[in-house]
Amino acid sequence: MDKNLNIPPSGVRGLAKILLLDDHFMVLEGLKSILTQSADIEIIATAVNAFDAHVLLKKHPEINLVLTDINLPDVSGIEFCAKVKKEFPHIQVIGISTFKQRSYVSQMMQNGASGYVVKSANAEEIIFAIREVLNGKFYFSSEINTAENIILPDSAPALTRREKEILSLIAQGLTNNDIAEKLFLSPYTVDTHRKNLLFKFEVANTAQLIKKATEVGLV
Amino acid sequence: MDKNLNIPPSGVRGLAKILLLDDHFMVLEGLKSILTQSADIEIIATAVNAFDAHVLLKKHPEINLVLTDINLPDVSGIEFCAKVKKEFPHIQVIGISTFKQRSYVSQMMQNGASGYVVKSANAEEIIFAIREVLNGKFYFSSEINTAENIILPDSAPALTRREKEILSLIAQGLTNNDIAEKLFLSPYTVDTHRKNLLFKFEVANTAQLIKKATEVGLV
DNA sequence: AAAAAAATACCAGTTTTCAGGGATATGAAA
DNA sequence: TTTCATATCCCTGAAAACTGGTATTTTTTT
Repeated sequence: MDKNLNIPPSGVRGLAKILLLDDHFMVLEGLKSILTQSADIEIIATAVNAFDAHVLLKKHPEINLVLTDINLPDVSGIEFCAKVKKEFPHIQVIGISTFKQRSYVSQMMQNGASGYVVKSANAEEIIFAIREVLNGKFYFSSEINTAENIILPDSAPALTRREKEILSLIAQGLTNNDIAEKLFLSPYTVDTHRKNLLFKFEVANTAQLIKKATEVGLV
Repeated sequence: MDKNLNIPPSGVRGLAKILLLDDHFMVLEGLKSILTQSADIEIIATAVNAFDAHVLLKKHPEINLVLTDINLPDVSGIEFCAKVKKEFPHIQVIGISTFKQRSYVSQMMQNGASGYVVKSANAEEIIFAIREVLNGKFYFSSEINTAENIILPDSAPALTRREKEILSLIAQGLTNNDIAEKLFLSPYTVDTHRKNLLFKFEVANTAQLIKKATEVGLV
């Protein structure tokens, strides 16, 4: 890894024009101060929510890279990533997250992200990741590829929209009947979805379901 | 709140000599860049784990304030806070955390912390918090004192040893009968504890129980 | 257009949880 | 010493969840 971070290695095409998205001001500030060290990186805009970020992307068509937190309060970083890649296919996306949320990584990939960096990464690693991604490569924080993570891809099972919706309502304490009423469905239907959730999470009851779901950040 | 952050208001005693502790490099960088804006604040040292932080505190006796993340990988920020206040009573401690972990705040207080700031706080708020605390006052992020939090001091209810034990087994998916067998109790007894858990958490069913319990870190 | 995935709905029987009581023993705190 | 919190145990009836199926329609993908 290059020690002279402010001197971009040859072969890198153009400037990185970046939008930062993270709901924590401190992380935003940290990234800003890390990235402005590098001469080939320019922070065009920063946002604390997905909506603002979207507006800013339309306003600044020169942006070619988005660095986004995976866990956002409103929309998830995964959904945001999918949206960006659909609307602005030329923009590369790198996810940021804490170590624990590793289970999202594969989902990020499926939605077009090119990289993933943990929040405990240092300046060199982040800048390296940005350069790699802008050169069309992928970059993933080394923590992601440890034995633990390969052996235990305990990751979040792929849920359908309906399943996510019902899972969230279960977590809020609604019963099958409550949910059926709320979503204008038959209680039988809700129960079927619940069964599928238990199956997908490989658990036997609601207690385990909610525990696993919160562990992987799906609730 | 003072707009000229770099001009300390009169009446503030001395320089803030700070140690930062957070396992996320980005947050550390963010805090550094925020705090160095202010003339009366000096970052003496930064650490990514409690052990390093402790060594640094011994090495730098001039430190008079510690800013620490509440969620650390090894020791919790709460334990670290207690340790600091015991060994270095003159040092003030401010906790940092995400909004969700607000339930820890009272525990931080009990262990001698003087303040608490959320990670989404802006520069003014953080600097203001530091000044207040160094003047012997307390400071808590406004998010902590919102209606939601006062009405719902949803913080972790005080559980007995038995209740914690049973809660943990429920989260693992065991039924009342399973737990009864495991702990050599009557299923009736287990059920009574379960009811008390539901009551203490103010919830109606297991789903909500597990959700709330994980939110406050009790599972 | 065909195939696959997702969403919908149904049923019967069993297990588990929940609501709402009552009751006793013990150790710690007031 | 008396109260209080904790832990224990018991009961009934109702509500909800779970097991193990089947089956049709709609949407999405190939």
